Amino acid sequence: MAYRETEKMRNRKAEARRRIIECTYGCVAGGGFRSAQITRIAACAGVATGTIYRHFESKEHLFAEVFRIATQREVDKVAEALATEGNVVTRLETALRQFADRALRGPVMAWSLIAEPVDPKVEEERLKFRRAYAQLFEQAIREGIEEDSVPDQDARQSSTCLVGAIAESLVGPLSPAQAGATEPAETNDHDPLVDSIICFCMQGLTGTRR
Amino acid sequence: MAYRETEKMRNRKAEARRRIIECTYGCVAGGGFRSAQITRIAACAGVATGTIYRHFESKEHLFAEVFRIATQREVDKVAEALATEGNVVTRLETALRQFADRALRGPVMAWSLIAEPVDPKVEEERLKFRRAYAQLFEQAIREGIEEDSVPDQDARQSSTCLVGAIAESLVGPLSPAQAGATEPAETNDHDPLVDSIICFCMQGLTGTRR
DNA sequence: ATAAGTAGTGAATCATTATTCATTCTTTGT
DNA sequence: ACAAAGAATGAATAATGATTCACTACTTAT
Repeated sequence: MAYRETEKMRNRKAEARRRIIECTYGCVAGGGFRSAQITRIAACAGVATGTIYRHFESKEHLFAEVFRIATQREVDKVAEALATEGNVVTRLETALRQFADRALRGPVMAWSLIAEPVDPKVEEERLKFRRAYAQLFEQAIREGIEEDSVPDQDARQSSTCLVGAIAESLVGPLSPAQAGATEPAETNDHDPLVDSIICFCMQGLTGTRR
Repeated sequence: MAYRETEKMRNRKAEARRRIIECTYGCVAGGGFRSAQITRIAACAGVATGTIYRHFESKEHLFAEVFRIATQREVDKVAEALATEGNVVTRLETALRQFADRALRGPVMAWSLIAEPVDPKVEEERLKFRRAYAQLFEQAIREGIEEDSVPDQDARQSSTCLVGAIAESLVGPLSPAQAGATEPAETNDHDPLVDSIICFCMQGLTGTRR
C-alpha cells in the first residue's frame, strides 16, 4: 500500500477547514451572509472553490455551521451573565444588557443572526438560536419563581417575549439602512436605548418599574 | 390619428392589474413568497409573463405592493380594535389579541409577513409594517399615560417591544416546520398561547398582572 | 524511485428564474 | 376597411452563483 492519512495531514486539513470557517465568519461580520459568496470565501481563505466542497457538503451547510458558531459565542456570553452569584432579577437584567450591548457592538453580525434573510437551512438554525436564548431566560425565570423574587407566570412564554422584545428593538438600529448611525466604537456601556428595552422587559417579568 | 386610450381599456388594464395582485396574494397565502414565481402568477392570472412587466416594474415591485396590501389589511384590523370606545388598557389588549388571532387564523400569510426570508425591497416594507403596528400601539400608550391608566414610560420603546414579543411568540407556531400543527379552523378565539403572550405584554405595559 | 491513494484546483457546467423584445393581436378613429 | 397606436405574448436570453469533475500536485509506504 502507499498513502495513508497521517496526523500531519489531518492537522493540515483541520487548519484549512478552520480557515474557511473563519473567513466565512469574517465575510458575514463584514457584510452579512449575502456578501459571503463561495468565490470570495475561497479567495479569502486562499483555496480554490472546489476545496470548500471537500470540507463542506454545500454552502448552506457551511453557513449553518458558521451560524451555529457565531450563535454559540453569543449565547455563551449570556449564559455567563446568568451564571453569576446573586439575585435572579439582577442577573436577568445583566444578561439582557449583555445581549443588547454585544449586538450593538457588532451590528452587522448581530443583524445577520437576528434578521438577515437567509436560506431555509440557516433559518432553521436561527430558530434554534432564538430558542437557545429563550431557554436560558426561561431557566432563570423558573428559579426566580421558585425563590419568590419573580411572580408566578408561564416561564416559557415570558422568555420568548423577552427575546422578541429585544430582537425587535434592535432590528431597527441594526438594519443596514441604519449602517453607521450607531457608533460601534461606543466604549461606554450605557446606551439609553438598551435601558428602555430592559425597563420594559423587567416590568413584563416582575411587574416592577425600576 | 387612431387609437387613443379609452375608459373601457383603462378598466380592462386595471382589472388585469388587480387580478395579478390577487393571484400573487393567493400564491403567498398558499405557500409564501418563495412559491410565488412570475410563471405561476402569470398562469394563475391568465396572462403571459411579459404582461406582468407591463403592470409592474419588477417582481420586487409587485411583491412590495402585495406586501403593502396584505399589511394594510392587518394593520387596519388592529387600528379598528384600538379605535373603539372605552378604557385604553382594554383596547390595547383587544388589539394585541386581534393581531395574534388573525395571524394564527392565516398562518402562511402571517409567516410571510413576519418571518419569511424575502428580498431586500420587500424587507424594507416589512420594517415599515412593523413600524406601523408599533406606531398604533405607541399612540394608544401615550393616551394611556395622558389619562393615567398606564404608567409613564418611553411609549415608542414599549410599543416596539410589544410588536417584538408578539411576533417572536408567533414565529415558532407559524413556522412552516409546524405547518398543520395549529388548527387554523379554530373558531374559538381563546388560544391559551395568545393569553399568555398578552399577559406578559400587559404587565410590561402596566405593571399589573391580570 | 515508484506506485497508490488523497487533496487541491478552477474553468466549465448547471440550475433557477427573472426579464426582454420581436412579433402578433386588439382597439380606436377616420 | 384601414391605419395608427398600444397591449399582450412567450420563447429566448440574461444573470447570478453554486456546484462539479477531469486533471494536477502532493503524501506516504515500500
